Amino acid sequence: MSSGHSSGPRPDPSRSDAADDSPRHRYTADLAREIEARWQDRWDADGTFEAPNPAGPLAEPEKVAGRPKLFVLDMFPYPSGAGLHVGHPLGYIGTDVYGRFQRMMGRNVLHALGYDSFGLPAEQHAITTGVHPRVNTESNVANMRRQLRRLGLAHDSRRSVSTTDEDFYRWTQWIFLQVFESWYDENQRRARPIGELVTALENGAMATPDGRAWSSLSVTEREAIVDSRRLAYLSEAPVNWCPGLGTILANEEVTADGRSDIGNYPVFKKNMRQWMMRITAYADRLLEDLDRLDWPEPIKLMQRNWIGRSEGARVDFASSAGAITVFTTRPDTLFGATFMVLAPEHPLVPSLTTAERRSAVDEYRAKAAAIKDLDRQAEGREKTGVFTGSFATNPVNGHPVPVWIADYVLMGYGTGAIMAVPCGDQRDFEFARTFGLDIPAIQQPPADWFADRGLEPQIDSAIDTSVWPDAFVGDGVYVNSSNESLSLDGIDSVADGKRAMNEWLVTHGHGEATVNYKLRDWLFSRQRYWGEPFPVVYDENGRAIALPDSMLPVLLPELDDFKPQALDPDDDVTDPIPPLARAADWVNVTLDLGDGPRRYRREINVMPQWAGSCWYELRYLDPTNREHFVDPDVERYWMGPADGGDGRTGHTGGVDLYVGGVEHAVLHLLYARFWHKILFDLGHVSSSEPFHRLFNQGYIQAFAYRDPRGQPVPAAEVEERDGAYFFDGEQVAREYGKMGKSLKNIVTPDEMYDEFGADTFRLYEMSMGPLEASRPWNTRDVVGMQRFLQRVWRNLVDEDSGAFRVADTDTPDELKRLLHRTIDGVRADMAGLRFNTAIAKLIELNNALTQEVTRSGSCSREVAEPLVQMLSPLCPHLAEELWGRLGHTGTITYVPFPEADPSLLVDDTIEYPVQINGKVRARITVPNDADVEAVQGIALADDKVIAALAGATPKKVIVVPGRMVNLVV
RNA sequence: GGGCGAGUGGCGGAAUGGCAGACGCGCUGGCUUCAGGUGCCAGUGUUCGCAAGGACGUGGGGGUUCAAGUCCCCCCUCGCCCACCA
Repeated sequence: MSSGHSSGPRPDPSRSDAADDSPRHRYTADLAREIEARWQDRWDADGTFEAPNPAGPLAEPEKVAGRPKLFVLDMFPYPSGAGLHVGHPLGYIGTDVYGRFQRMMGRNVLHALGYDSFGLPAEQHAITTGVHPRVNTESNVANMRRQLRRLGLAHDSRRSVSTTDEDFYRWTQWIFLQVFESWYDENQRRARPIGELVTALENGAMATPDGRAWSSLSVTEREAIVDSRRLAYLSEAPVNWCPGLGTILANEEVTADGRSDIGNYPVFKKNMRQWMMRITAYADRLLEDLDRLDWPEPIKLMQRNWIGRSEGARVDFASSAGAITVFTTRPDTLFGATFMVLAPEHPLVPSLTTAERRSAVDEYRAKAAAIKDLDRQAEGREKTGVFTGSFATNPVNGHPVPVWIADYVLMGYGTGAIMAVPCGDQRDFEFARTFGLDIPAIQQPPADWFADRGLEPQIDSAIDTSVWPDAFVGDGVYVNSSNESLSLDGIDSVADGKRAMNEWLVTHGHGEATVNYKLRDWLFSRQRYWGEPFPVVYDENGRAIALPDSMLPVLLPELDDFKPQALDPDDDVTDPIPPLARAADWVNVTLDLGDGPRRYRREINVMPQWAGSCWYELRYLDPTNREHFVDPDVERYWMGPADGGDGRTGHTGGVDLYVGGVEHAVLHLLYARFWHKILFDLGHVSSSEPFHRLFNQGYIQAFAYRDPRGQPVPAAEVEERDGAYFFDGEQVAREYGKMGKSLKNIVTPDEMYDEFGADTFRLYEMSMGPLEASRPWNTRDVVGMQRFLQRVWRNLVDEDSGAFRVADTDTPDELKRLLHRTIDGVRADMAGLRFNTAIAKLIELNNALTQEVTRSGSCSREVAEPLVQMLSPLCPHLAEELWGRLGHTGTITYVPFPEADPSLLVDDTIEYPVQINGKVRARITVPNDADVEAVQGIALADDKVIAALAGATPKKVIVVPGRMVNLVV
């Protein structure tokens, strides 16, 4: 069937009769298809993979009892209209094999797959076709369900939720309200209900921001204080506003010259009132708890970098416009701060700018605003900037320092202002050189620092930074660093310098030690249609008011037209009008929120696509519960530590195994952890982390081919000859990367089902290499796994007659030992997600069985049964079929996994390689109970060893018991 | 620039510091066959040799060790992520 190169299932006329000739009862794709369809129907009918809950609507406590639980989870997919290619199911197959294995190990396994179905593609499809996003989304979900069902995944289909289900997003809205109705208590380091904040302010346990008595404040003032503490709050935030399209664009959708990717309209940075989530309040806990998670180290590191904790100090510089606050990680270098640089957007810039500098500053600010953030941070840019005309005062020495603005200082990090220490910071050094500013030295570089740069060593008054090629960064004795009340001179460690300076700053009221984070609060509004509406209305004063739970869900209103309202492309004044604004009857409502019917205006933004993915795993646990988003007992059962939690102090709880791509290392995994911690703080979940163990599967990539004109040609029709590649007689160039429609190298699961069957496809994906590694797809190689399954089948079933040929015959000792070694190894491999090596061991066992069947003409049940059991997680349909033929009536799903007999894992004799000076020169066979001396004796008496030694006496003999012997001559 | 990975036959890949290349693809030969295909058997790192056997071999260079693909140092290449982070 398979042609000789990467290919889809193309009929090959010259070989089309081959299949007809093959024995009637061979395990072919046709037979596989029949078996697979039959078992998939039966699993559905029997509810084979339905996992019982301890409580709530899906409760079956008697089935839960005595079975340790295991919650296995995949990152759920977006139901794309393009359907699946063979790369998509890799992780799903991996978790399926693992889950099936653990069922056979006696676990109550929960495995389900839902759909992350809100999002932009469906909305854009709706805009161009006029088809409602729901219609499109549902047909995509149906198609993906069909493709995935053919894989035979052991999912509990009752738990397959979509984020667009009204029953689901009702609870997304409910969680939003939990966030909105809470605040972060810095002292207790946890979120608390907002009511407890009000109580604390009322009874004076907590002071108001400006110290006035709570009772003296107006209602509006009190509301403002409370609203400013909420974990979900409204704030002005900059967005990419494209009037020509009428939408806000993501950074990726803006071109380098500040225009829209689609339509090439101008894009403006515009401040808009947006919902924000106070994730920064959790920065420390999100950082600390990484240590308690079983995640790959690189992912933890990426999260740590993203959170970006840095210790330093806040320092105030006095100026004509008031104090300018900077954040610095090197307060010890304050004596060297000779100028300041503010971000062009810094709010103090207008008042700092003098009349004569006004036009230059305005021009620079306008230019900076037009450049994308990404390009502002591009590598190797010349330092640019302008002087504002004002000076601030360096608090430590009273020197006036000029205040500049420059785009290398970012408003989004720190305070948007820096103190520049040109002698000790490379960027400041370059800036000072460019603009001819002073560079006084405040640390004494060591002699070899000068030597490395080809300079004569400089000390004391001879220090001359004008000849330095770059800034000095590091530990060096401080010089020129003293005033009347502080001297760092002579101190030789940065840590000591920082400590002394921080103390001085606090004592003199100029600043304090502080911690800064790169992490920003999370922008949570989107000016779109296809997302969760906020369960929020605004009163006549524009104050956001939470809707009561009884009014959930707030359903998306129907619209005829999903197009955003386009404006004059150059109109950057008019505010964006999100699609929901068009549903006037929906937006303007009369509600009774406890004080009689009043008019309100609904929030017309929607939530971002992340919202649903922040908590979907919890809904899998209890998908039909109408009272709770998840029953507390159910949550405690599934999200608790896998071993019941005894003796594992500090366990965070959470999903036992979460598998997905590394592209979600930061955003999804951080947002989901954040929401989960809020739910934990508020007592809604028992686990402090959502995903205890994380595993990143690799990507399946593929070769693509281009003709001499650079056009991709269909990869399936390319032929290889002597290391070169040809299409249609013409040589083509090969490249390696993602599968994609435009590269014409997509291979779909459907093609694999047709050509080989699902079990072969599953087996191939698992055998290609370690689950975490990326590797190239090669359709040509799939046949190897098909042949393996055919040999398994043939060992048990006569291909010509269809007769089952397993018999209760004796098993040769050698085969029996191999069987038990295989059981032992496969158990360990499967538990460690090393399916590729598990498969290799099963092939070896089957090859040995084949020899025995060829020799004796029959297949012993003693080997056949455990072989089928061990195969069943990998090839469940084939295993079910053979299990039935072996005389069993029920499904193999819950049959215990075979156990190795320890006595058969050790042989009577062991073969030792004997090395002389590290090179193998002989092999000896030794009784397995021989001690070191005995092994040594046998080795030294061996003919080949004697010959190789040629009379020499070993200086040293190393015997590694059970392993090898090394003679050192 | 910073960080994280990874470099092993023609290809995908195996290898608790202990016999490098398990298993699969491909390829070669044999048997089966009118033939192709299938199936079965044998072989397949490079190199010298008729053979027995020897030498070399895990990106390059050094080191630790009785023993290194594996541990340490330097370098090269590729991939991914972050990137003027104060």
